[in-house]
Amino acid sequence: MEETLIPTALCPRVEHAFEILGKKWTGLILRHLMTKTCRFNEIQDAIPELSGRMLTERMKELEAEGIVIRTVIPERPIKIQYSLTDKGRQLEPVIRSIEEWAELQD
Amino acid sequence: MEETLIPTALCPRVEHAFEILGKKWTGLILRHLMTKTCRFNEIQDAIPELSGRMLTERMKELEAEGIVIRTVIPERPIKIQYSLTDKGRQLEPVIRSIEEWAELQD
DNA sequence: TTTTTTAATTACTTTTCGTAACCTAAATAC
DNA sequence: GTATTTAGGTTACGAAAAGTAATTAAAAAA
Repeated sequence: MEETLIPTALCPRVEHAFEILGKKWTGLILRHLMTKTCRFNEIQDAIPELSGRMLTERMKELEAEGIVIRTVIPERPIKIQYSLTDKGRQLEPVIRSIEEWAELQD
Repeated sequence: MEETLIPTALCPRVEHAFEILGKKWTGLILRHLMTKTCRFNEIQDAIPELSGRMLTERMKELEAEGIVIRTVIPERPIKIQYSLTDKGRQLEPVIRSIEEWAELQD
């Protein structure tokens, strides 16, 4: 039997996208960053169940993916600003559509 | 200081949506089910790195969420059909937007 | 001098995930 | 008539990811 059409063929880019968004907290972090540039503690306050350890780890990943930019503010104590890159801002339809789906339920 | 506007207030429905989609494999499984009703092994063949153990677990979760329906086909050996509910089909914009974002990259 | 602040890191525990073996019950092969 | 294959699981076990809590830096404030 010949396979002529593979509707959901495994494209590496698509797989990778689902990998990023398939990690715990990533979606909620990005959702918060959609509204504004945030400091580390602002994100934590917005998502109380997210631990500092996990936030550090996710932000490192998102920075490495080119989705967020990390800026050190040279005050004492030091502060960090996280903001979305263009690539990150392009995720807005994803975040929006998840929110819209969520609002439909029940 | 008074907080008058909470742009990304933690709504339980939205949190829950991100929880479902923030699990490994869920996105790719749903993506495949968007194209057609599938048997267990069809999904596994489509996503080779996904183990049977994980597929069973995810499908149970998605069924419990009311996102997919599991139908037993009484042949021997027994076959199972998985298809999306309305709630599941409403996730199409989410899956589409992730795919579209992925295609933009690099 | 002690406490506070911000953004991490480290050690340790609990969940989740991956791998491989096994199960059922009928159909087919040898 | 024993052995193998099939579909869709389950189970046991080890590895990886995530949660919890204590600790760090360096300077400012109490």
